[in-house]
Amino acid sequence: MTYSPPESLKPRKSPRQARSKATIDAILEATIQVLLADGARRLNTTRVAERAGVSVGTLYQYFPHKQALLYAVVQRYMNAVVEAVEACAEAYHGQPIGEATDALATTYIDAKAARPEAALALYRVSGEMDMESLANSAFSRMKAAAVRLLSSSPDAGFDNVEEDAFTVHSTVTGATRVLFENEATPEVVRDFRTQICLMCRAYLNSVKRGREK
Amino acid sequence: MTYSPPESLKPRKSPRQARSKATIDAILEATIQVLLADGARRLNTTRVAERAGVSVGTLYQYFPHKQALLYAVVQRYMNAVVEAVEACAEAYHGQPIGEATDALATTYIDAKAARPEAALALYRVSGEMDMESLANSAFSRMKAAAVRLLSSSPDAGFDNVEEDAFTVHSTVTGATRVLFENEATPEVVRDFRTQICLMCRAYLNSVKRGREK
Amino acid sequence: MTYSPPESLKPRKSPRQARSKATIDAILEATIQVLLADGARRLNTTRVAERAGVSVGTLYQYFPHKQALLYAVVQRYMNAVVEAVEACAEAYHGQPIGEATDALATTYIDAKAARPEAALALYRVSGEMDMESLANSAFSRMKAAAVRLLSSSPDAGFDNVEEDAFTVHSTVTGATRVLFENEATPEVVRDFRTQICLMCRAYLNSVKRGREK
Amino acid sequence: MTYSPPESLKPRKSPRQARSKATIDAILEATIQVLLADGARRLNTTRVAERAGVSVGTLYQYFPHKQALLYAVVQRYMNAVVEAVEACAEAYHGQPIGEATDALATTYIDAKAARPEAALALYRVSGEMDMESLANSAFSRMKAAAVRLLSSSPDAGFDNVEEDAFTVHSTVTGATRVLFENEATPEVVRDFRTQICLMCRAYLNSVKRGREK
DNA sequence: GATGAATGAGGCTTCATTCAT
DNA sequence: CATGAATGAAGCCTCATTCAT
Repeated sequence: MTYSPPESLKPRKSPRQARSKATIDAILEATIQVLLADGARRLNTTRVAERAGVSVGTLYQYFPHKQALLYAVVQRYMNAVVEAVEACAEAYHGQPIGEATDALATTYIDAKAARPEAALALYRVSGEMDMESLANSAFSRMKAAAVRLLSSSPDAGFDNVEEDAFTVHSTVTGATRVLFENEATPEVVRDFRTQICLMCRAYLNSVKRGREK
Repeated sequence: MTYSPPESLKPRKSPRQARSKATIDAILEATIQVLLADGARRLNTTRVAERAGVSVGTLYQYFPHKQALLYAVVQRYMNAVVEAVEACAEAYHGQPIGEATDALATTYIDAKAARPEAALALYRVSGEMDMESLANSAFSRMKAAAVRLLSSSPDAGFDNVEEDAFTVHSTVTGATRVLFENEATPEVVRDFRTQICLMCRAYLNSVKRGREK
Repeated sequence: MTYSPPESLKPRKSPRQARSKATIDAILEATIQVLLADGARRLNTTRVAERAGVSVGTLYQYFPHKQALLYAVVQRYMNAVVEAVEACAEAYHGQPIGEATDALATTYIDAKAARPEAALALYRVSGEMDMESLANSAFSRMKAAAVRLLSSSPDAGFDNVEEDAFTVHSTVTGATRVLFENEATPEVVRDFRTQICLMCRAYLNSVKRGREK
Repeated sequence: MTYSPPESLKPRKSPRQARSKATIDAILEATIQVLLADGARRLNTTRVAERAGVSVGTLYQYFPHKQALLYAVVQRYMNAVVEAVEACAEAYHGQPIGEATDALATTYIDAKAARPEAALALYRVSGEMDMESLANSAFSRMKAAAVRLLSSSPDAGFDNVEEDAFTVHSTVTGATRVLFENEATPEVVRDFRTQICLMCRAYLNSVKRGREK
């Protein structure tokens, strides 16, 4: 994500040696594990370090404080999702609106489904105030991508692309959240994907038809 | 809510006297205030008591521990929302599917919009593990209400009401969450409501049409 | 001391009950004890609390952090010394310079000698940056008192009272510090007092004579 | 300084090579810098190493632990001062008491004034217990030099040289400390020097006269 | 020798909870 | 019943020191 985090939340040092990189990965991964196993309230730096197989001191070499760690975890994850969505928007630029929307929703849901436990884990910390800026930034970028995509569609022409993109995007992300918070099985996810696509298409058609009248 | 909470989460004593009732209300309200002003991480019993204008000791007269307090806050709030939705489902039983769905979505959104800050505040604690059961219970009850309503509709007849109800309900609740987390203005909420209704109708029509083929 | 400390260094709450007052006194006293027994480097809040016979939590009820505690200890002590000196300056206002100076120096030295171990203990923390403002404030007030006293003397008339007051005051306080850091016995203190008075008188006479030429 | 430090505080290896010498100098200098910039409480080996442009590992090649580092810094500095004072005492051996005392005080003050920031920095660590032995040793040596000097003076003949030397020396060192802790400007230092000399002379004359009676 | 990543004991501080008044 | 002082376990974070590279 290009969005630059507040100074205080930045990681402490960049990994110069390969060892460091591995350590950082282990710590980030451990954070997710602990989040899943113990919940947000029981997440503490000692436990994370333990699970990562390093000492607390090491953790603090890379993250100036707990919040920065959580921030990094969420950022890394969201970044992957946002980038997938942006790439998709790019790829489907100018395509018919139906296909485009399906692709966008599918991309988003699949990006989350790639690691359903991670999705769940991260929803658990998203309540932290410091995460709000991150979530907002991610949301904005994805909505912007949606706007670009919808605008580029040949068969479109919306009265209010911004608003419709917001509605569609809220719907997709919001419903997906509910889905993963309920620990959906792969099959449920599959069906859900189909239905969300259907819903978005139906909505956009409705909007269009409304305009045509 | 009929759902019976684990023994340990029940409030300590029933408010038999008016004074108790007022104190409890003050405490619950203060919890929301603190949540909004300081975030979930800085929410502590002392601060809540202070804000409520009582001593910590008094707080502990009514709630055996912090979790019980949070539980009560969330429960009371969710209960109101769920009951509104259930009443709506009851009221629209047997009505045409379009009107019914509109009513359900509108009821839900308006219930949340009654106190948008409260909605935001409670989303902030929802990450706590202990709230999950509550959220799940509320979700189930509302979904059940939706199922009943959809099933009763004369012009319906779904292949899979359960699934469709889940999709619609996830969509409404999920998108609404996104909305309030973005601290929407009343106007935005109004437009959003219209669009969500449109979306649900479009989706259900799609589903029906799909079946008719 | 009227000097108002930076917000962050203020004690947390004022004692409303008698119990609190006793607790605070015990903590402040314990701080001096620990300082003497273990030195500044080994002074930690746990040890202080232990020695005071209270829990750490209690300590933090009254002092927001370690620095505030140290600040309070030093402040209370310095205040006593400064007030004694100011009272003395007041009492000897207009008296012959020799008596006045003797009184001032004696007052200062005796104020320190009242609790020689406390004097030593506090010199040990005075290096902390946060104490500098306190020390400066105390120094200023005492120098000002010295200036007032010297100026009021009938047989005086200095070219540069400010400067002479500074020199005399630096000398008295500085030499006294050296004295107590060397853990002087009462007899040594007595002799020292005599000699410092002699020195100040001699110096001020010198200065006067210099001017008369 | 001839005083032999406790085994554990000795630097780890003798600087046989020029490079080592340079490194050690850089580290010692960096210590002073950090002390001035961040205060004693924030002085840590990493920061010192960083400022010195070496790694922590290297720092530990030369100093077995932090205390040894601090010890070395203070020792080197004090040694310079003490040696200057001793040399002065030697040079003025047998000279008239006035000149001798002036020279001694001037030498001491100038030695400190050579690096006023260093003087300030070192006063900041002097609270550490481990420095006390060093300070005491320096004090003793300088007082001894003063005793020798005063005793050698042809026009002297004190009842109690030891005591008078102590008083004079306490005064000079103590007042000088106050001076540099107040971050005096060069001009202030100059005036101060004059006045301190005046004071010492006046005092010693007094003492003599007292005896003559 | 030099480096800097890793360690973990130890210090600081918070806050849920109790209980004497 | 209400109060709020006291408790202490538990979490956060720092930093002296070591050691593999």
